[in-house]
Amino acid sequence: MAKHSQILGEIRQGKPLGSAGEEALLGLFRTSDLLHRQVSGWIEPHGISGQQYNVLRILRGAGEKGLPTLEVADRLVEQTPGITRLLDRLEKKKLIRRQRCAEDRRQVFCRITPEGLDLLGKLDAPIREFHRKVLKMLSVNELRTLVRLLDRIRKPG
Amino acid sequence: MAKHSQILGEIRQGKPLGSAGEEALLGLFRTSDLLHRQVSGWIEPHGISGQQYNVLRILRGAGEKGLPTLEVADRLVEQTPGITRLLDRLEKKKLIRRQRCAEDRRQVFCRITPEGLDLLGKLDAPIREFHRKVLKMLSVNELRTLVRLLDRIRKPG
DNA sequence: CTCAGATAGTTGACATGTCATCTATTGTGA
DNA sequence: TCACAATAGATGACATGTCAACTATCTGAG
Repeated sequence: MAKHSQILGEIRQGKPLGSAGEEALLGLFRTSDLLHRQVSGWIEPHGISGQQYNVLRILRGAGEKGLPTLEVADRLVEQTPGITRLLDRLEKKKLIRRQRCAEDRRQVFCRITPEGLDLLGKLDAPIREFHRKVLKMLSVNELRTLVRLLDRIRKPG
Repeated sequence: MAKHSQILGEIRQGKPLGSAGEEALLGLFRTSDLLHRQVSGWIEPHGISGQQYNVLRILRGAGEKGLPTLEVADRLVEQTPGITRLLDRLEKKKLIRRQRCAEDRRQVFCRITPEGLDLLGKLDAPIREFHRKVLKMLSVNELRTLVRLLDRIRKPG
């Protein structure tokens, strides 16, 4: 998990932030970073990175047939090149399997293995509990407000 | 700039998200990722990455004396190892300069160069404009609400 | 049928986040 | 003063994001 802490390092420099928008942008990045690190820190001791965990969840949701590589990338909001190597590592750990598709030999289908399902199964309950705790300082109504505002940012109009 | 898109790839899998907290967490990560990409995409064509831009802003704010390496890291919310290489690249581009401190030879002070100030100067106005546009779908009151909720997440209690 | 363009992935190269480990200094208590 | 902990950074190694360029297949127009 890496990439955050974006733009505007002027905290502690005494300058008042120019606009409410800049302040919100900075707060958004800082908050996302912080939670990111917390979630990653929780998952990684179990032997997989956060992104790897996400891929396994996606493949578990996809069932028997599995999914072609780029479908996985789409659902992760990941760029193409990254996904290949991410899947490489999961395959090396035997948590997924890949197989070229017979009908369209350009595609490669990815499926989760029984080992992968085992690992996810062990993490399900504690992860839910962890997610509950991470944002427990906000009420349900506040969470809904937050979700609504974030949605509007992503889908203006 | 890398690291986002965390946890919960279950979009499009039909499962309703378990709790408001999980939905907020996912929304936060997705929104931060999206804005991150937009901001990075805007800055990078100017020859520096988003993190490099942040470092330059910090060093401009620090003035003549500059700052020791780890001070820069602190303000960036960056881990130590990353900052060394980030500064290496900025130094290679001649946008900053580093000098070992005479009083405490463990420290290395970093200062922005005139070239660095030039570059920042050219970006100041357009960046402000860009920041204004990025979040213009929310009213000032909504931005304030957002900032307040995000602050509470980072500083519970 | 055949070739140009679209698709699905992969590979190379580089920036960055992160951990563990290592070096150089400084500061301190016995 | 001397051994040892604490500090400030640097390095090595690996995961990941991202762009550009490349390979292998498919597909549709002529």
